[in-house]
Amino acid sequence: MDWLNLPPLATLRAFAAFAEKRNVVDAGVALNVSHAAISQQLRALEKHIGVALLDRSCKALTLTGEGEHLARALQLGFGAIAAAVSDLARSGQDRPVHVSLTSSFAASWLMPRLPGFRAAHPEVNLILDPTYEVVELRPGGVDVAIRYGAGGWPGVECEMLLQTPMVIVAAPKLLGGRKDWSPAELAQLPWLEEIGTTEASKWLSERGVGPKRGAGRTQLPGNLLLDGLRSGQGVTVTVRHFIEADIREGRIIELFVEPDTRGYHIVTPKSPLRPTVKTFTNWLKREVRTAK
Amino acid sequence: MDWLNLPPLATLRAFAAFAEKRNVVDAGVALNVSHAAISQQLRALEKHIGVALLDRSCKALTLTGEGEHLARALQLGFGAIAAAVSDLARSGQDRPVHVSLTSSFAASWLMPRLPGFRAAHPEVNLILDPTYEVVELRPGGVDVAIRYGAGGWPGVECEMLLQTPMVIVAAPKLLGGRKDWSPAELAQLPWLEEIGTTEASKWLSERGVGPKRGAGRTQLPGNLLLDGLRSGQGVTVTVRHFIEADIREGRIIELFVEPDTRGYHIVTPKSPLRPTVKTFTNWLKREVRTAK
DNA sequence: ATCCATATGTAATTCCAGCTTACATAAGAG
DNA sequence: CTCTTATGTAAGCTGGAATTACATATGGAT
Repeated sequence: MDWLNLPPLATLRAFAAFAEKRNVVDAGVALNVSHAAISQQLRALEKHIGVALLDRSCKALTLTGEGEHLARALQLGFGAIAAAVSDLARSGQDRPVHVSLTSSFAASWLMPRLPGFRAAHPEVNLILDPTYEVVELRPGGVDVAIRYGAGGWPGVECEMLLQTPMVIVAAPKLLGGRKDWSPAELAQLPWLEEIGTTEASKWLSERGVGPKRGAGRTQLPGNLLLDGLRSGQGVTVTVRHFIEADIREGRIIELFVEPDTRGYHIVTPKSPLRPTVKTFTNWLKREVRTAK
Repeated sequence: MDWLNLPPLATLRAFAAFAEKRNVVDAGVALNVSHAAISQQLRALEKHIGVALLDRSCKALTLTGEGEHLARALQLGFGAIAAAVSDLARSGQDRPVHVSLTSSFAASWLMPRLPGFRAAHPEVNLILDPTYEVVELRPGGVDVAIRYGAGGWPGVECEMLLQTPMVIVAAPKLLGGRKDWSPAELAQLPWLEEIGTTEASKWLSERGVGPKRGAGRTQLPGNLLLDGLRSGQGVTVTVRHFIEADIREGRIIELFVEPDTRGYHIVTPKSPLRPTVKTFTNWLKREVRTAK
């Protein structure tokens, strides 16, 4: 398209507004400018095109035939543009916020709090996508990921939501009353691992304990993992925050704690967030601050 | 239409250009701005709408689904506008130049020169409208008038084309060899007057000669007036320029000359002229300078 | 793995298109 | 004839748009 020969868009806008209102003062109000600005832009447009669009022979300005022709085209053109912009702004509101998160986080932290979000923001729909693998944040796809780790990942924005260490834990009945197990000893017990994660394997491996020598490992979704843990079905690695009450009350025994600064992060793309995504992430931050 | 919530038109234009070219440098070339200007406008547009229109996850910018949606609407919208503007500019070229002029001017001055205009500007059509009364210059109607007088008429632009005095003349045979006639004596002879004008009546009246006391007055079109003058059918008032050769060669006798500064003027409206109207008026001015 | 070309992004600064302000002009109603 | 209303004009101001200069990152070539 030949952009360079198009008149300045401001002149076309002024003319379109005048054509709608048929009065330079009203056209100015519509565009939030003075009537003088409209008058000048109308003159500039006629000069640019080299055609008289307006008839000034009476007190009130009227459109010539050519002016009516252009006015119709501008109404169609700007109308199509305005409709598309409005659709986009609205559809941005309507599309659910797509959240990728581990199911243990979902089950332990988010689900108990979700009624509060529903009550505060009934207009925001969510998709809670229990994914474990690295997901790519793309417009139209995943909007935000909640991930455990050190943060600072490249190509995305990371904001610490909940700092909490990893702990190695088991039910008392699985441990038979003992609390001072070595990693090698622990490796002889059955282990539970959240599907899609490698925390348990990694922990053992880092302590020189090879794979496949023990009472077996079971991988299962995060919400079932905690049930299995509480019922004594195996040793596991999990986020201390989720089981602090169990530990405090002796239902779960904390065997080891990982001394680091990792935590759950809100991970978003670098591009601007849709307003509803912001609503959700702001709620997350407030929730983590007000809840104990 | 809700103009105030529309994003700045410059941002929409930048986005439309990028959507066409798929490259910020090429989009800048298309709009004659730097790639940085495009980049900034794209950011501004996304921020305004609150929707990601562009995918920046790879080296090359690409459009998201929403971006494609908006791009189509902008192509339709700006395309319709550009087509209408182009049509107007072109149709302004195509419509004939409507010229209002007296038939004596047409016959004596313009028609002999018209082949030169035709040759130089075959693409410009003319309407030579033999009108005498004051015409209103309106878009779509009369584009330019050629009128004899002092100029300086209100509400229009006036430019002197040909300064020439009015003269009172007659054929030798009508005068019977005498050259020193008084106005009262001349009033007894037959008079010719160009239809729609009052020059002859006015001249006589200004010299105290009342109407209706003579050998009669005939009103006729300008081209026939000069034929009648040459054939001795009456005394008349006319523009000296048209009959200078006749006077020089004794075929017409100049009885009186009006000592004033009047002449033929190019009269145009104050609003901008279509290019073809300018072509015609510029030709008129050149023609009057080069011809003797 | 390194280097280089290419594409895009950013921020400080400049500049001029678009606007405001203040007044002028003219048409039309009463 | 006076007054209201509608539009026009010009001088001056300003902030949106653009430039400039450099930065960053991706991907291709070696």
